[in-house]
Amino acid sequence: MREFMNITKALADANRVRMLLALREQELCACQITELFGLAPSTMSKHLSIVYQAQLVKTRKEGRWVFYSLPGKEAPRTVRQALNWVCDSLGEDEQAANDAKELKRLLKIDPSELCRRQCQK
Amino acid sequence: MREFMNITKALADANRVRMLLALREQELCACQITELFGLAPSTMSKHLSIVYQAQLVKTRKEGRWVFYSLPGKEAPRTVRQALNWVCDSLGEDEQAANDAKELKRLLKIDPSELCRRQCQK
DNA sequence: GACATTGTTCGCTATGTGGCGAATAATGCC
DNA sequence: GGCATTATTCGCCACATAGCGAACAATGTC
Repeated sequence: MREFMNITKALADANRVRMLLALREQELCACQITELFGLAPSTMSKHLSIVYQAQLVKTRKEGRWVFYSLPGKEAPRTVRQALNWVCDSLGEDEQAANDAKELKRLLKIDPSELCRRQCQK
Repeated sequence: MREFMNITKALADANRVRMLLALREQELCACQITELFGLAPSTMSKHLSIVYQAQLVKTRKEGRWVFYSLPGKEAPRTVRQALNWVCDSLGEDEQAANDAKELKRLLKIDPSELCRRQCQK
């Protein structure tokens, strides 16, 4: 029950759900996700730790960079079902589509440039 | 997105999830659900309105009594998937099993008796 | 080692949410 | 109509959570 509630609580915030949808196509580093939603890095970091605790994402560290991605077959059944549910329900979502468009733009920019922007604020 | 978030927020509370699981086998009136969880009627009423808004339950009114039950095929796809996910994930849950046992006991009691109890508090 | 870069943790504030009891429907019974 | 019963709404309080900036940790570069 506790693990299940970790998942439902993680999904109970629109920004976190949008994050998961953004990760459908490719892994993203923290600064890319932060830039996509226009929130403070510290805020996004907390969101990421919540979805990570719920096992809805996995991480890969590469030097100073941390990449987040959706888990595959190795994830618990409940987690896989949750992710399928989210993607299935919001596959056509307008907000998600806008995010995808914006993300496409961001992916052309060097991640370091994104970090520099965030540091200036 | 809004409708989807209504569902995830509704599922982000353990009492509400337990409610849904309790409704798997049969419909229940508000006072039975209230008694099952030992919360104040006003509290349970709010929980019920939240899951109702999310379309996770439907209601049937019979005189002064209001019966809650899980929706069937007529429910939106996203709702059906959510309910399947909950039931599938927590089918073996210990808390849910305890609730089911307690519920069995409650079903033998006249609902009016339950209301009387709650009024006394 | 000193510095820059990337992320996270900490401390704080504002808002949201779960809980209760009291008051208010809404229905049925006398 | 008057009263009892069932459920909901309202007003309140306590706690949880999303947000930020500042401080800190961790890694890479010079």
